[in-house]
Amino acid sequence: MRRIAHLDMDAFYASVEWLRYPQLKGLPMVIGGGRRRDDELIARLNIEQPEHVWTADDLALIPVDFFPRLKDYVGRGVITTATYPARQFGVGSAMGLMKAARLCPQAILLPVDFDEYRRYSRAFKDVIRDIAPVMEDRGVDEVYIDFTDVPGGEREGGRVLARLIQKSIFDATGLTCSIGVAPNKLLAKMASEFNKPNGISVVHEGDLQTLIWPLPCRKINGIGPKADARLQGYGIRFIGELAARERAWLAARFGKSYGAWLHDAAWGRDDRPVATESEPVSMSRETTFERDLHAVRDRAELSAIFTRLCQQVAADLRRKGYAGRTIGIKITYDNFAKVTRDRTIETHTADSVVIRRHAGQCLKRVDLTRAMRLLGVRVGKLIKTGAAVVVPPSDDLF
DNA sequence: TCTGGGGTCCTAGGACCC
DNA sequence: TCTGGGGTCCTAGGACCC
Repeated sequence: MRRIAHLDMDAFYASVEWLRYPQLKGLPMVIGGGRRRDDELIARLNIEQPEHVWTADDLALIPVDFFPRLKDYVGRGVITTATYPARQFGVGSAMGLMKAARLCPQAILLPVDFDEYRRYSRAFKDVIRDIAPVMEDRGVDEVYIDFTDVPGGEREGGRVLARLIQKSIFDATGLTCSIGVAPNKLLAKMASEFNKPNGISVVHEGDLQTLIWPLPCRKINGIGPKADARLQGYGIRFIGELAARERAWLAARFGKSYGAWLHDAAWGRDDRPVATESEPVSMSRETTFERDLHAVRDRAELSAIFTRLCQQVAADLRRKGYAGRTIGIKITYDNFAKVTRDRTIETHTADSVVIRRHAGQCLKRVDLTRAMRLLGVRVGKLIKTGAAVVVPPSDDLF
């Protein structure tokens, strides 16, 4: 029988920040918005507190009062992470920073530092792969691990190996994680939430009724807000209630494929393998403007942004060694309506000029009388072009 | 002054071919 | 002339996830 683990880093972004700024632990804190540079903080400190020479080694000594607060934020960013003391005020993930500032103006605001999070992400994944090589990357702070063929992976249902991984990650990075071990990915994912933070949960097939069925349907990875609302419309709130419905009844209402999947999920059935490798399907770049832009009135500004997006996506493709032949755009209008247009061309490309030309044709097929808040460029139907190319920042300008 | 950015997968209709 | 499958590709939109 398979033993699959799901590992979830605890409060990953905030925890990485606390490694640098331990003085912020326990305070209401929000991560979101633009880029921060530690050297800018240091430079400001040296101006405002010239009696001491501040260096990059002094990050842990920066006075708490010196950090930016939510109330000083101006812009259209959203919250990526809110710490527990901040959540007490009602702020949470995906909330606009301006709205959050009204709820908790004194919260510390740290802009996201993806480069740093990626560094720690690589570090903890390297630790895992050294111990259990069959690992599936599920984003910056999550992985699935197949324990089945790891020596000792069965001991105590996987708990022993999970403990070893937890300890090794903490020793290497100073970060904690929560792990769920179960017969498959679906159950392991739910199990990893049972005992947070720094916990381990082991779920066996026989635990379905006692541990899984009492949970709300929304806890199943793959049931989102829309499906959950529809289920609730039928009086189905808990996984046990979902399991009680006939497969055919679900298929008739949710479609043959999704209906059958809902039934399987409620019964804890999932045979997806742990995929160690995957090829990208598409690459894209998008940006939300600081203010809504109009195709005619803001033509020059929009055009420059459009060109930059095409250059960025072309650079991404070449850096990673891919080319694509479906080129498309995405627009979000000021009223939040979204449209996409794309076209497929004869030959694969990673050339910003070609991308810009075809994306430009796509733009002509949408309503440009409405003001826009977001513009995106996407390249799909990718093939590998071979070795990844080092793209200097100035490349692809023309 | 609510609502980011980067992905995957599925569905459904139409074109086109055999 | 009418009718009918099956299969693939393309396009647009939407749900969902991290």
